[in-house]
Amino acid sequence: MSSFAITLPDGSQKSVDAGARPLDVAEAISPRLAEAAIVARVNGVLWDLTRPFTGDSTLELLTNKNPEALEVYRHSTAHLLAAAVLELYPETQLGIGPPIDTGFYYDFDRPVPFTPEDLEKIEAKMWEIQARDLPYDRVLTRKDEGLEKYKDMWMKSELITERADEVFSEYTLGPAFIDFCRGPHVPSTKKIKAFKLLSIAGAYWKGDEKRKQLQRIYGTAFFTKKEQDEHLARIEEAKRRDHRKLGAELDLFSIQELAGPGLAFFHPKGGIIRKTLEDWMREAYLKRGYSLVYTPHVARVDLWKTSGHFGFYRENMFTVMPLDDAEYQLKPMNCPCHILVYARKPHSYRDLPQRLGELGTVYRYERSGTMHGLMRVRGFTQDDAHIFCTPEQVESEVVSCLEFAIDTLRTFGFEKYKAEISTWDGGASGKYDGSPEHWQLAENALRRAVEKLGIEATVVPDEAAFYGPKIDMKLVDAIGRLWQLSTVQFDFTLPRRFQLEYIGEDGKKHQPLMVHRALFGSVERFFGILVEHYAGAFPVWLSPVQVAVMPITDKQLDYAKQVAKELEADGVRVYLDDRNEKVNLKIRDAQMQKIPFMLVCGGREAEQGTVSVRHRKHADQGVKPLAEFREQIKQLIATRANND
RNA sequence: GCUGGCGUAGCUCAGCUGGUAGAGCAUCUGAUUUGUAAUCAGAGGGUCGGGGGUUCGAUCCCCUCCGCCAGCUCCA
Repeated sequence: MSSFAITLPDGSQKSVDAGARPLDVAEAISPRLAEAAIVARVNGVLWDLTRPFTGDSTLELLTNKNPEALEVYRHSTAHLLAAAVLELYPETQLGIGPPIDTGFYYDFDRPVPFTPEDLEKIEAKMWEIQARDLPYDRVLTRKDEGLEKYKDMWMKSELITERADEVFSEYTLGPAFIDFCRGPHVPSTKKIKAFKLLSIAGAYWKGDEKRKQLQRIYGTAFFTKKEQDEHLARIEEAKRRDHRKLGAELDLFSIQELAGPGLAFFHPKGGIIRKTLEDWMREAYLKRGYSLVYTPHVARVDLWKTSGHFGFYRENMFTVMPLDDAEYQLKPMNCPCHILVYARKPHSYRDLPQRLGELGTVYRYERSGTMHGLMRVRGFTQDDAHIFCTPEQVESEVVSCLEFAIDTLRTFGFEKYKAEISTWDGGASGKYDGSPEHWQLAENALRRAVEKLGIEATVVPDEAAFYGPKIDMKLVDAIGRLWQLSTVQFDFTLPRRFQLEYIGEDGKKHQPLMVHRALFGSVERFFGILVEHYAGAFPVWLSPVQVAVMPITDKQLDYAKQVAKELEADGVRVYLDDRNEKVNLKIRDAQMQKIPFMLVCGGREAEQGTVSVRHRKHADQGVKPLAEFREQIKQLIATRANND
């Protein structure tokens, strides 16, 4: 009988009989390892623990510490879901069931829609199957046999036709269930310890909206109940912070049915926050050598034809408005308008770079089901700027854009972020515009800029916009979610379409390079992200009401008014709660409005010229002289402190 | 746009199998003058998302439109 040499990650070797499996090696090392192992990596390939070696091999045993093992585990849970659905509803056809970031899903085709009650039944059935301790067995099938076997299952036969090799693998789960699948899987259902079905949704077959819509069941799965509970708690926390919920509770903004979906109304409290954001941004523009411009919300269709948007962006634009002289259209982007400002007169290389910035409101037609609070709207304001420069200036412009972006993130309390550089395909496909020299220049500038600033960046090939490469900044918020925010993009197309030029040192005409950049992305979306990031408890400088002054009785009303007046004189936003109510209620209301400071003014305070300070998070801070509190809050506002 | 769910007072929600609506909070009025997360009492407030249909009669059943929610697709 022949034997194979198995090399472990530490370099040690074991000799096993032919027919041995990774699980056998694990058991030989220690029963605990065998228990903890989820899947193996054999010769660099993920491999079932119960699949025999085929020769001398390297072996790595992946346990619940490994993210790839978690994917396998979730994939196996998806099979468990499919098996449960087939036991309960045998008429169901199976689509695909992959693992995802937070769990797994499985797509089903079934004439009758699943209901939430079905979900409970299915989950119970999954536990029932789990308890049977069924093995996930790998079975090999010839393609022609497979096509015959699955001929009544349209999605599986389509997949086998497209993807299967002449001999392909299937995985069983007990006597009744078998599924075309590359694997690998956990050895048995008993390995699966924690999962929960979460929701049902429609999803197109192969993500193509022209294909049939299936029913997708989403679930989550973790190695332990504890990890799963933490994940579910994070989901709850995200719901608690939802900007739509907080936006209503804190009276920040609304979407009005009479006006239409995707159109945001900022209320007085949201308005002051928005103004503070915008003022900060405009000042930053000026400090960093940008000019501020203002451009119209509508323009003749001719402009959009020249820019090309009328062609390739039309389905996202509001329909044309015929007027007496011409047809007009709402602007979906600011670029062409800034270009017109640049092109108003000839430029010398000495004038460059020209940095034209605007908080420009644009309107885009979004399909009806796609709007989401402030995150996805039909009318929004971009902090948009276009930099027109020479090739020599490109790199330093990109560097200063990124510095600006990082400053923006830090100011608003985001300490963690990542960068992503999207490049072209080298010109192979012809789908990208611009010369290879341009692409090389721009991509190098992006690479060198992140290097220079020491930013962690990943390069994603063939993901650029057709008009130029870009770099996106993604931030990590207070509960670990990733948001795409700032973007710095090259545009090789528009300068050409508008025949932009500058006169170089050589006295000849040259085409300037154009960098498009937005840091908030959209003011509305950024506002929404901030609400969720801070959970509505904005830092003092952004809080719509910074201090609530609350007299205990009418007797202290005059003193409270005096306190409010002095704070207002310092530029502090104050709410004087002169209602005929108990302090308890005033505090409760102020807490729920997340007002950073509450100043209780009773008889003692009035007499001594002090205030009793309560902080929304740290509760009672004791009594201090009003002058001291004024200094404290002035400081917090002036430094835009993120911690009160 | 698609699939599924939902739409009752400003907000959160009750309303049994069809018999023209109710609570708490909020609002207003009055009483109370109060020390760190809800003082008490009274009053006002709804063409039950819009339109159409079935019915003696519709918040409830059917159709249709609008909007919202979860996804899909798309995206700042």
